[in-house]
Amino acid sequence: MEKKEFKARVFGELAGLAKALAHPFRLQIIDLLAQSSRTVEEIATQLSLSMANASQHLQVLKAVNLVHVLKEGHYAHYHLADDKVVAVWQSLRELGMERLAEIERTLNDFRSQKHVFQAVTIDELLLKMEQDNVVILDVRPEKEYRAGHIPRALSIPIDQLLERIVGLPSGREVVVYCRGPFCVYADEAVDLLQNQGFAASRLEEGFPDWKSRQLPFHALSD
Amino acid sequence: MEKKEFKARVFGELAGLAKALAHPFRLQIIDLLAQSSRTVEEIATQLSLSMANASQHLQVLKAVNLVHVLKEGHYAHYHLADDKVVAVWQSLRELGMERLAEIERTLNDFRSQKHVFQAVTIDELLLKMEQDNVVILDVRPEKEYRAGHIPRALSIPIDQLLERIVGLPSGREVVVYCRGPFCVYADEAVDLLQNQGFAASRLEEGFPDWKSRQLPFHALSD
DNA sequence: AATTTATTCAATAGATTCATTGATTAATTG
DNA sequence: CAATTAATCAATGAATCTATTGAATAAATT
Repeated sequence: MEKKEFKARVFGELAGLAKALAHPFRLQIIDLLAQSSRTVEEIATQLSLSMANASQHLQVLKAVNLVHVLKEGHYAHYHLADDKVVAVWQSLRELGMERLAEIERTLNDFRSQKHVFQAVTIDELLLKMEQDNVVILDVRPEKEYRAGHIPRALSIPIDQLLERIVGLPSGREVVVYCRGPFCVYADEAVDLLQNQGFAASRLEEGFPDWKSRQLPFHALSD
Repeated sequence: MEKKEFKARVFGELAGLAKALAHPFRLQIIDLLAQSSRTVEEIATQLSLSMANASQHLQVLKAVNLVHVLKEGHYAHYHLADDKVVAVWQSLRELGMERLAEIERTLNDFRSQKHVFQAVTIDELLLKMEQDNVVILDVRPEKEYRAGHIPRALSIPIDQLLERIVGLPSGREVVVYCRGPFCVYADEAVDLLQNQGFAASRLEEGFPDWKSRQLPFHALSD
C-alpha cells in the first residue's frame, strides 16, 4: 500500500465517523444515550421522530460503531458503544460554544427568558459540596438518575417538581442539574424554585460531564 | 422561543460544525494546519488538490469559524481558529482508532511494511527524557519545526535524512516524531534509521499532541 | 497600463442524504 | 394460530454535497 492510499483510507474512515455525527437528530440521540440506554420507541418519542426515521438514524450510528444494540424480547435497547463517544460529543460542544456566536446567543436568550441568570460550574459545585451547605437536585427522569447520579443528589424529575417542592429543605442553597448545558430541565427547575423563594441555580454541565471527569458517582441497580 | 425551537437551533449549529469536519480532505487540512499555517497553494499541493477545490474546502471550514484567514500580499494564510479545533480532531481520532477496526488494520499493515514494529507513547518518551539517554528527532518540514517542537529535538526533515544521517550521535536510542499517528514521515525515518543500525522507534503521537497536553515546547521566531 | 500570480466565484452534473410512506420481519400475547 | 407490537426494510423524490471547469478579482510585478 502506498502513502496516498493509506491516507485516503484512514482519513476516509474518520470522515465517515464525523459524517455520522453530522445531523442534529443524531447528536440529540447521542446526548440522550449518554444518560442511559433507550429503545427505538423511546428515542422516537422523546425527539418527536417517526419510528422509521429514528431507526434509520440509529442505524447510521450503528454502522460506524458508535452505538450497539441489545435485543431483549421485542425491544432493541441502544447503548453508546464507548465513553469516547461522549468525549467527542463534549469536545464538539465546547468548540461550538466557543466558536459559534449563534449558540451562545440562543443559550442566553433562552435562559434569560427562564430567569436563569447564572450557572454554576462543576468546579464551583465541588467547592460548595466541601462546605456541605448545598442541596443537589437531579431533575432528569428517574431512570437516568438510577443509571448514575452525583453523590447525595436528590431525584425529583422535572414534571414532579411542583408537587414535591415542599419536601425540599428550605433555607439552603439549591443547585439543579440535568443532562447537560443544552438540557432545559434545569432551567425550568431554577425558574420554578426561585419563584418559590429558593436560592437556586443550575449546574452549567450535566451528569455525563461529571462522570467523564472521573468524579465519583452513584448508580442504582436495575 | 420554545423548547423545541431552542433545541433545533443549538443542535443544528453543532451538527453544522460536525458536517464541516465530515470530509477526508477537510480533516487532512486540519491535521496540516495543526502544525503551522499554510497558504491555499501549499494545501492544494500537499494534498494533491486543485486550487479551486482546496479553496472551497477551506471556505467550508471558514464558514463555521474553524479556521481564519490572514491576507498578506497575494497570499491567503489559513490558520486554525482555536486550540479546541485540535482537541476535537484528537478526540475524533482516538475514537476512530478504538472503534474502527479498519483503521487499526490499515495502520498496522502500513507500519509492518515499513518495519516499524513498535511506537513509543508520549508518556514513555517523557521517562526516557528524564534519564537523558535519548535523541529526539523531528522529521517534519523545517517550517513546522520552527512553528513549535519538542524541547531539545533535532530537526532533520525526512527528505534530508539520508544525507544527514551520519551527523547523528551514534550509540544512543533515537525517537522520531512527526505530525501525528497518521503521518508516515516518522515511519519512513525509522525504517531508514534501523537500516543504518540505529536503535530507532517512532513516537505514536505527533507534535500537536505534545502541545495540547500542555507540555513545554520551543518555537523559533519568523 | 499590461501581465502575472494566488485566490475566489459561478455553474454544472453526478452522487449522497434525508424524511416519508407502506410493506415486512420477528417476538410476544390472546 | 391469529393478532399485536417494536423495529427494520425498501422505494421514492426533494434537497444537499462534491469535483471540475472556466471566468473573475485583486494584489504585485514588468
